Amino acid sequence: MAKFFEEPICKECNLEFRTIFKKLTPDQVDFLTSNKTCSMVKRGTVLYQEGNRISGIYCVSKGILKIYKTGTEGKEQIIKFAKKGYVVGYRSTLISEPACTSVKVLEDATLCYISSQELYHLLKANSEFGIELLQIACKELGEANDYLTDIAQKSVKERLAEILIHLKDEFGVNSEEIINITLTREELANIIGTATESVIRLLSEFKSDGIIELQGRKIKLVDLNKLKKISNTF
Amino acid sequence: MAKFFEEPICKECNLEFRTIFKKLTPDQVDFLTSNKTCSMVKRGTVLYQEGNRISGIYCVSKGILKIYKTGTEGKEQIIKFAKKGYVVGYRSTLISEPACTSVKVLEDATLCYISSQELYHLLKANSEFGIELLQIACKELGEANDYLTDIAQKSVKERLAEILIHLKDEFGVNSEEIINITLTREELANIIGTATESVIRLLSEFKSDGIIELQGRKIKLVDLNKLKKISNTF
DNA sequence: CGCACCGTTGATTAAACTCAACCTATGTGG
DNA sequence: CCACATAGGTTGAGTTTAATCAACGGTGCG
Repeated sequence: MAKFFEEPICKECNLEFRTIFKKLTPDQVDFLTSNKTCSMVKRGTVLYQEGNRISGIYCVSKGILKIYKTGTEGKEQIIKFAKKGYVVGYRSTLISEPACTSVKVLEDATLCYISSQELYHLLKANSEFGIELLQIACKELGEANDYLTDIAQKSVKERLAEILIHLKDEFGVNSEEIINITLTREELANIIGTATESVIRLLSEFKSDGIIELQGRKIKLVDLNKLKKISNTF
Repeated sequence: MAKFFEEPICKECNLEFRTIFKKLTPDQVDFLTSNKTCSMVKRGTVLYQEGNRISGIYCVSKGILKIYKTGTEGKEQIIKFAKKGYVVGYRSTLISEPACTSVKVLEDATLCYISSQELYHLLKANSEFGIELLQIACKELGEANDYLTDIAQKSVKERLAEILIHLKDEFGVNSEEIINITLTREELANIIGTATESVIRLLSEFKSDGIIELQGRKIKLVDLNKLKKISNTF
């Protein structure tokens, strides 16, 4: 079956997003381009679920993915989001374990799949690539530790303020200062580990304090300084 | 100054603990042995603190280290412990950032220091070693995510039960079923992210329910099944 | 001895969860 | 086209969990 979209060319992704593949030689990038499998995936698609065996990594060329775990009582805990230039699935692939998270498409995405074999081929051939991936993993580990400390020690209000700032930093704002990602109230709650109702109450509190404006799921940041003060981040 | 203790030999550590260095060639292990710096560190010593620049990794040959972050209000959040065979500091060393955690010696330790230069030398020379380290980082990342979900979703009681099981699994128990690590009540609280008083109350609840026995800081696990049931882990 | 640190207990308070009801938008099948 | 179902959003009331505050006892140490 013919593919009705432009397949991303690794070399271009590499130049544009400075991906994890930036230390590969031109030959290795070509190897990647000719061995990957690309696909467009619609919002709502579940790429894989906790417990699934996956044997490769997904490189995000377009769109947004939600990476989450399912806790006791089936409550979703959002771990992070992945946008263009990010890669998911490397953890389970590298340690040959079932996935410990599920991945769902939040915004229509273009993804490239690189199989375990190809990944190992490159890792063995190019130690700089391994170091690059190692650095990504270390960065994520540091973020996970920060996040852990926040959830363990900060109030829901502090965490919500912090997450709004974080979403702004990661996805940016449009010309009207509206954060470039739309999440349900429930998803916001599942990031900071609280109840949906708590998020709703706090958002309207922020709104009446003139810190944010709300239009459905769109969140406009009006007073970033107040938000930073509330979040207690220095 | 002469050293009054037996310096660990990397080859032996490697054989005994199956360390991250197990994929090195014999020559590379010799390189390591002759380039590392060893030291004995007493309980209470702070190896490095959050924000410090470190430029090398510490390999634990003996003893226990506590790795923690300092949250707002100065409250300590324990991230993990490191025992023999474990390595700390690789995160900051590899991404050339100030340490994001502090490390304190909980039980008199023997540590080997490997500088950033030597680490990179090995990483570049042996891609298998990089993959090994990558796997360690990925494993830790998975644990951090599990932990995050627990703290976000479970009650203090569930978390305390879970942590007792985890400490047993990691450090084992002696002939009297007493967990092989002694922590203050405050440290237990700083693992699970709660107040010291809450830990004390729950421990005595577990005790009166016949689940554990307490002798000062020694914790004896009497009914592991009940504990598992409370912790809600499957 | 007096100080510091840890552990314990009780009383009170505050934060956040749960439950319930209701509203709106959107989409679906008859 | 309407009736209905579904999902998300909102608000209020009541409850629960866990934090905070305060007091006090034990232990070890300079």
